[in-house]
Amino acid sequence: MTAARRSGQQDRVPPHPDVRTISLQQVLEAVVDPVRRLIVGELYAAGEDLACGTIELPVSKSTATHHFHVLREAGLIRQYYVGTSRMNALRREEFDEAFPGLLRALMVERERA
Amino acid sequence: MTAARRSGQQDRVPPHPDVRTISLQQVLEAVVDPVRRLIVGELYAAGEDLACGTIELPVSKSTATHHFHVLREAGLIRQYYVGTSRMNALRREEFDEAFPGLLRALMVERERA
DNA sequence: CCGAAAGTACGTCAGCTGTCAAACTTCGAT
DNA sequence: ATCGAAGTTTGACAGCTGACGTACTTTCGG
Repeated sequence: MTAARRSGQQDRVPPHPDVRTISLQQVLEAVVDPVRRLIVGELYAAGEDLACGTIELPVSKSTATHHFHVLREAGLIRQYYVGTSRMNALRREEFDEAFPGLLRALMVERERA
Repeated sequence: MTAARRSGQQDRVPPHPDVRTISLQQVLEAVVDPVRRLIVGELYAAGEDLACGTIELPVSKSTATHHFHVLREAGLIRQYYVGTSRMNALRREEFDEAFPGLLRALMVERERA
């Protein structure tokens, strides 16, 4: 029995890749999807962590889970639980260091609106 | 008979969209492909117009044509003929104005190498 | 203890798109 | 006139992926 398996709460902490190991390819594949860009945009604009449920998305819950997963794998967000809610945090500074100017450039839609 | 049909050379000038009418979505769909990013990178690094044939690509000619087409439609390159060669020009300044910082951010792979 | 809430995991399916080969067009050179 | 070089066009096809529903898990409140 591993340390992670001893605690239900720890089990629910998903793996987060080191942003420096992530390729631009992976990042672009993540942000090319409009729903995922919507998520990133909401987090960017909010300036604080948001639960999955508080971000209105035009897709089903299972699809939303998929999108959050892709964003996490691409190093764009960090996820952790608070009760039954899964919180999402934009990994802004880390990401900016690895891909300077990219996040900002992607927010052009939001800034125009 | 239209003006365009009177001259073979004019027929071969493909349509170029106004960069300001292009969505970020379309741009991302263009640059998410690694072959297309390679093309943009070569033009970016070369600093001058290049014929399709002078850019070595790991795909067949017909596939290459497809990629150039997508880049043109996304407002990233301008194409014109010189003899049988089709020249490609990066629309750098126009593009930067419409999507500030994006092109630069996408060149992170090249700058690391 | 039980039910509701919030997500997750899984299987499926449809649509998109990157790929190629083959046939064609255009232009320059011989 | 012909041939070759350089691309284009046109299908066809395979693989990916975004979408969903359903069943499941975990946590909190009553």
